[in-house]
Amino acid sequence: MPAKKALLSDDALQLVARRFAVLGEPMRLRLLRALIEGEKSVGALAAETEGTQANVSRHLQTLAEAGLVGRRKEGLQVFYSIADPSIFDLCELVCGSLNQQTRARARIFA
Amino acid sequence: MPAKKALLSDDALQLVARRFAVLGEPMRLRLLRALIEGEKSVGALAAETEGTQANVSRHLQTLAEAGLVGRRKEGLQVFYSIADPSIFDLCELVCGSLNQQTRARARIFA
DNA sequence: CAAGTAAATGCGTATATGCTCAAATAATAA
DNA sequence: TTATTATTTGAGCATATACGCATTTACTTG
Repeated sequence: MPAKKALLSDDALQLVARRFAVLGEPMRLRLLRALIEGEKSVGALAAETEGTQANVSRHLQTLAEAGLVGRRKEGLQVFYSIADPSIFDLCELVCGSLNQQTRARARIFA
Repeated sequence: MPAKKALLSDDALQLVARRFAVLGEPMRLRLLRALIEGEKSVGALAAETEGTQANVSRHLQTLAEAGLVGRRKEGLQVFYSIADPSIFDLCELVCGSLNQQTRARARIFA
């Protein structure tokens, strides 16, 4: 099947917006960044991101509901891990775009 | 230069989050979708998206500040247009991911 | 100049969401 | 059972922002 370029329906658009919104919080991106190294417990993530345990737990729940991370319970701990690798492609695209914008802006003063 | 896979700094991450947040509003995605066909005036966009003129104007300003759309004034009208085509790659990626999630979910009941 | 039109903006309101603290769950160990 | 530890969740607060209404600004035309 060739790449479809059909316009998004309003319903699809709503879902896409939701995903972007989930990725639109710095703390959640920090959590995803920390999870690149592999699955980690809530406590470890809280320590690494310097967030409170409660807040980190809530953000992880948001990410899990969006299907971006997976949850695995082991004893007292809960381990989260990246469930959707497309996240990184997304971030790469955005970074590339931001970089290009910055270069373009720089050229104005060159 | 080969693709760099370096982790994002906290500062970069903040910018990335901001871009995602800008794309995280359904109305703004609707505006971008409408702009695929080419540049349009605020009034035309308000009519097409069924939003008020004031609200559409504000969202367009947000998109412009993020560098996603360009602004061109002509007489009484202001025409906006897509300035960053990477938006569509982003949406495609998200759609693909959402599709895959849906399929995976469907398989559970199959 | 005044009138008319398109867009932007000030302001108030409603809602969403991020955050903290404290309490409740859940699982393990003594 | 009781105590301990990791996580989740309830409640409240603060802030951000989407929206509508009314007004202002910018531009064109008579």
